Amino acid sequence: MLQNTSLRMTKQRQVIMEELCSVITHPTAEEIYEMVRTRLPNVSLGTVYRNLETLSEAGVIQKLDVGGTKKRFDGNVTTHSHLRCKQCGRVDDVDFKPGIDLESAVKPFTGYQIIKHRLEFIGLCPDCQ
Amino acid sequence: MLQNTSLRMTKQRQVIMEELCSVITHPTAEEIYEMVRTRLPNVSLGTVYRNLETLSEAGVIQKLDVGGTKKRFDGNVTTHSHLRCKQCGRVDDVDFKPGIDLESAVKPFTGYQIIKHRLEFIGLCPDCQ
DNA sequence: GTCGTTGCAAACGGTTTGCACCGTC
DNA sequence: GACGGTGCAAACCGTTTGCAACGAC
Repeated sequence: MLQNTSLRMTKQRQVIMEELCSVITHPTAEEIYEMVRTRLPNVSLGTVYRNLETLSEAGVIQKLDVGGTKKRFDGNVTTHSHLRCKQCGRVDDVDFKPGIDLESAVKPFTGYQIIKHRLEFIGLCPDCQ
Repeated sequence: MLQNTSLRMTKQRQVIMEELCSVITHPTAEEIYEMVRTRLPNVSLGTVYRNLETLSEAGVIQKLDVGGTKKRFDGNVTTHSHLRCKQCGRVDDVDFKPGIDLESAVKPFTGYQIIKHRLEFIGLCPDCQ
């Protein structure tokens, strides 16, 4: 997985990837740290942050940058929309594609060179309703 | 504008609103602070933050919560999409409506009660290309 | 053996908050 | 004159970074 990079496969890095890919939620760095700590009690938060950054640069995971103060991470690297709960902050995937290609559609309206888009729905999750 | 609330119209609050509504950009709190400071040199950053929070709760302005580390604010309270430059962080409005009602379209795919959505295009602005 | 990675702790940057005074209503 | 708002500074919280030791290749 990291063969073509200069990245080394350390125990910490492996566990971080395994834990992130084992959930369908979109954990924050702190949550990933807690998950990893159950298997590697001495891991440091700095290491988790460094690896999440490195792995997302390598394209192995995705840094979400959805709304809210904390960054969230996703083992699923395909582009997809998200649902964010206004109340509890939970973020879910939504298996929904708008019928149109938004990026092509917006092009005529802007001088920007479009790289990607983010579509996020804000609301109340089933638990918070 | 604030008649129906318990909010008082102080000099600081008025200048913050005026400055924010005088630009079409989406300034950060710090940028608004600089703008206000040209007219009220002794204003404090805390006051700017407190007012931006208060005014957005009152629905007079909009807290954008787009990607990136800093919050941005908008005197335009209508829902509209944004363009964000990956390079310099600049945020522009885009006068574009997808042909469909995204919020209605996504409903069947989720148990969430949808309140609003955010559509953001990330790319390179004309200056950074 | 090299050099990328780690744990630790301190620093950072944006934002929030406690306090005593101030000024709008 | 009551009470919401202000300026100031310290605290806060998520994240980043410098450093010396460690360990994958």
